[in-house]
Amino acid sequence: MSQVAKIAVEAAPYAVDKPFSYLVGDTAARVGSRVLVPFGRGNRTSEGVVLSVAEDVPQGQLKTIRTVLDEEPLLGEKEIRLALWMHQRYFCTVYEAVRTILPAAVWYQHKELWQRCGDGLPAGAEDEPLLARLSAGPEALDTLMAQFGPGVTEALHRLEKQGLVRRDLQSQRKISDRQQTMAALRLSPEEAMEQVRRKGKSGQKMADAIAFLSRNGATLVHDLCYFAGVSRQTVNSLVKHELVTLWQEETYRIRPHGSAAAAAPIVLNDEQQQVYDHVLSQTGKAGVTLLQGVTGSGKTLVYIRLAQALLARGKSVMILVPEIALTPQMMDRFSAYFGDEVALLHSALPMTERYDQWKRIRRGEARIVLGTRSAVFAPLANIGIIVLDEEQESSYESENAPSYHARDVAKFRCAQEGARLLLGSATPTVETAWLARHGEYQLEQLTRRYNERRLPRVIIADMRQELKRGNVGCISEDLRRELAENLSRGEQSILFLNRRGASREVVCPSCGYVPQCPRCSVYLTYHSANGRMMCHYCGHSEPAEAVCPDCGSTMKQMGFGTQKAAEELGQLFPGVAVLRMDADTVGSGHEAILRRFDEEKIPILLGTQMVAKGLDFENVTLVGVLAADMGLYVDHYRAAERTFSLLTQVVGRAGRGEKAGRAVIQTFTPENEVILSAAEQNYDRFYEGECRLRQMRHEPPFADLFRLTVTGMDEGQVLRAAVRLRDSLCREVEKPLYAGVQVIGPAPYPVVRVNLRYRYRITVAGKNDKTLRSLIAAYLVAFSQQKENRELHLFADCNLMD
DNA sequence: AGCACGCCGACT
DNA sequence: GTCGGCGTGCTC
Repeated sequence: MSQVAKIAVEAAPYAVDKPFSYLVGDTAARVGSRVLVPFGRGNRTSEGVVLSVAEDVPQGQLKTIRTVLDEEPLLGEKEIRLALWMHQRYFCTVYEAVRTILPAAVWYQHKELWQRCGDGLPAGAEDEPLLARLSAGPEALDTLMAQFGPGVTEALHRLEKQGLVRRDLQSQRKISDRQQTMAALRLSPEEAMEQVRRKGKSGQKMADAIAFLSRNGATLVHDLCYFAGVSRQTVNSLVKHELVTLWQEETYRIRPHGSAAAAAPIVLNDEQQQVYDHVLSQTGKAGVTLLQGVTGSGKTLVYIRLAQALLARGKSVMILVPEIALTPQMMDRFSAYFGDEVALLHSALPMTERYDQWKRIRRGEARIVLGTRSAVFAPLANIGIIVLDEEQESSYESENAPSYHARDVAKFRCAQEGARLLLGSATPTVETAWLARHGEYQLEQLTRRYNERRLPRVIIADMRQELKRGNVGCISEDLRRELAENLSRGEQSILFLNRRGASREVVCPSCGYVPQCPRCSVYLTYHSANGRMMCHYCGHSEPAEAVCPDCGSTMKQMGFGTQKAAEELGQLFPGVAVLRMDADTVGSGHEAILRRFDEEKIPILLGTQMVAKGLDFENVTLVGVLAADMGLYVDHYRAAERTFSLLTQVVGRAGRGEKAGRAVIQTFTPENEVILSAAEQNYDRFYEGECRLRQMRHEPPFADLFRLTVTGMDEGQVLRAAVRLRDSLCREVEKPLYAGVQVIGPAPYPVVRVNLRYRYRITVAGKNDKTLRSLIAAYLVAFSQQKENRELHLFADCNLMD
């Protein structure tokens, strides 16, 4: 009998991944600690995380854990179960899931160090310079690579065999805990003062420091010097005279955030009060509530009241928002109501601050977490409620693998904790709305807008008629008229251009040449910020050429960007200021642009996606959507949902103040149900129509869509492998076990080549349950084991937002 | 994936 | 006879 640990090993790829057994030996390995273990035939060192430890009779020859990286386990049983769930839900290795759960600050970087050992001579003279270099001291592999070239690995292994060099693994954390020096009196203030007084005049500074310490107790040395007006030397001599003692203490690197304004007590209206009562009575039992509330109905007030109530019951609270930069009001409000109890977590924070917030949460010093997607992994104990605001936002889904969705993770955590998940939205996803209407989720509604404001009057502009009339620009007659009216009244307008699909390509007007990305199957787009042509997929960039490299003609911009729209506005309304807000102009931060718009009362704000969210200006009475169709006729099952949500939000921007608002929606398909429902701000109408279509097309919520992606450098090879995979899957789902499952494809991605790799996808439509997930997982493993797929890669995901 | 083992062709 | 090419198979 000996201690055997099951370990998720980093070096094990997906096809091999499973808990590996290791002897604990004389290490202090504990469940949830990261360790270093020998792995593979070469016994190279790999990181791993201990999933369980048991007293057992070892089966076969087990290797022994080499080192324990975390003396205190980083993961508890709950986090381990979450990682195992993510492993099967997102088709990633257990270790990848663990890495996703942990903040980047605690990830280790492993460096291979080489050093000289023994005093023999190398067999070949060509290794002498390398050996001489190592005699000077241990060196990192990458440094040696840079100096001696890529052949150095081979040479090192040669020398290792001769017993002349030795390799070591150095593990380093990205961020360490900050320690700061503290100071306190060793004697009573009176005794200390008495001793200093004997020094006469020269003891004045020391007396100041003692007075400060006796008033404030233990203090950071930094603060002592600053506030008592003494130098570090003074403190040092106090230490020398044994009057003051110094020690290191851990401190946090957290900047103050939010406004310090005192918070007024919250008064809920009847409707809000009713929702609050309902949700509060639901907390305590696990499950999901959808709070569907029109824009401006005060969802945030309900969240704050719920948080207050749950904190009072000794529970902790998690609030998730799509993008913190767009909801500074939310941040201000929460810190106003909860002060230091709130830990703010989002990706724009410096890594040190994120790490320190994480530690505060772990230690129970912060019981409310307000953050974006990754905050869903915050080590918060005893959760009473998780609120996910704007549930439909695609930013809740991670764009890199494993592409987890914060809503799913939150749901899992709530089930684990017996907590409530509250999904808030004006335009929920169809899946969520369906579950709420079929009794799986509780449904709560807020229907009244703040101050009972009227919805804006919506005008749908038919762009086909504009074309017939010879208007090829992007401003319709309707919009021009409404803009003119606003200008004459001195009211402001916001114009929204959905950039999805809109490009700023550059073309040669005489020979038709368009610069293309050398690594991807897309055209490059022009970025005025750096004057370069850039690829959004791989990041490639090259200088923008003024003349065509083929025929020497002057290159011309095409497409339908904000720049073009701004030019057209300039012609229609000469001398009227237009403020542009898009990826090019936002360099100074959108808050600065929005402040200018508000303070300088610039008549027209023209922007992309970012103007749609959370803007609330009294004087804005007109909103124009320049190309409502863009993004609507895209090959994705969420296209309609995204368009509806976006249009609803944009239209809701008009008339937030006392004055009535208007909205102009420009479209080439004015009869489209999605456009009409959004114009009416009628979610139910959109939902009914969309549900019918989804049911017909076997899309969520009626079926889940698994996507299997094959990638590789050779397009023919990728396609052939995808066809083989499809055929095999088709045969497999014939089995009664998989009744109702459909296999579709292969189809190329809309952008077929990215970063030199071709991408083809196969869709498997069916219910996302254990049976189907196991099937997909088995195919992923089998694919990588077939030698004809050697240079190919296959991965899977389910119901992706984008 | 990453690494060792093993089985063939070009050299001392 | 030996070194090193890459195809094959395993990872507690």
